[in-house]
Amino acid sequence: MPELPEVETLRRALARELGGRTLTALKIYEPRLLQNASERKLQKELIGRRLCAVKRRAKFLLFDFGKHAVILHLRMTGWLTLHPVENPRFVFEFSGKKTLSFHDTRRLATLHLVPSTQAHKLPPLAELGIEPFQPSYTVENFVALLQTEQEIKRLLLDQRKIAGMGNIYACEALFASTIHPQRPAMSLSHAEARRLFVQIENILKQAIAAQGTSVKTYRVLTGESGSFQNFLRVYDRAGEPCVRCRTPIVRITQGGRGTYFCPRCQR
DNA sequence: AGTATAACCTGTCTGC
DNA sequence: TGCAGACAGGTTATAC
Repeated sequence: MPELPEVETLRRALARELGGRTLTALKIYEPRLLQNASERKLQKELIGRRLCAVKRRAKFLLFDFGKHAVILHLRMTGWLTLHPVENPRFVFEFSGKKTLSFHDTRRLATLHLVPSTQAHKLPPLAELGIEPFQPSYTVENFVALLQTEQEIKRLLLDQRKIAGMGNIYACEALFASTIHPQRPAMSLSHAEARRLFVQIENILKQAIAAQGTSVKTYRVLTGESGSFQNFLRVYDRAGEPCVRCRTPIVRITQGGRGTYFCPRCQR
């Protein structure tokens, strides 16, 4: 479900609503969620601890409880809310009567417990690549990643290379840059690479400002929809006329994922 | 090494 | 109406 803008939107709301509060209870209802720690271990290490920060790395949310941190990935259908939900996968209770519930229809989400100071060098964060809005995201580093025959769209989805983008924003960034998604990455000129580099941050920034894209299940913490779905120009628009040239948008499959693009604008 | 496919899950939509 | 099949915002194990 969520890509970088959706996770960042949630992070900001979580930091505002729960930052500084103490965890008073914790219950796991979906054991499959847990990757490296039992419910008992989580309760032992976290209950009574203060949530000192809510951070984000790519599409991962990191709840920093000081000594330990919980790392959550929402995958396709995970969503967090301060309202009660049916069949929650976990519930965290905080001081001040704040209850955080997690729902996940497809049960694909993951949760890790890690020592806070080691988080960035342990799974699941260890292998992540450069990330938009971070100091490592420079045009030089970006261009260096393109020295491969791999299709550019597929490269954009490879979290070990560029972390945080998903299917929607990869399609939108390529459209904004007028680059064909099947181009070998190394075939991009320096000007094209620079254009894509800039448009990735541009699109993500706009999407964060719009509180993310609600296509199906994603909602902000309050339960409301994001609004960037109103600004998508190619994603999920197969057959509709391109906003620039009126040519019908085409859908193809790359690596098992749908890719949407304008066959005339994107070369 | 890099890449393609299947697998993990469940809900929804489309076409016959 | 029923049902099979495709598809969904993501990652990862396995098979070439």
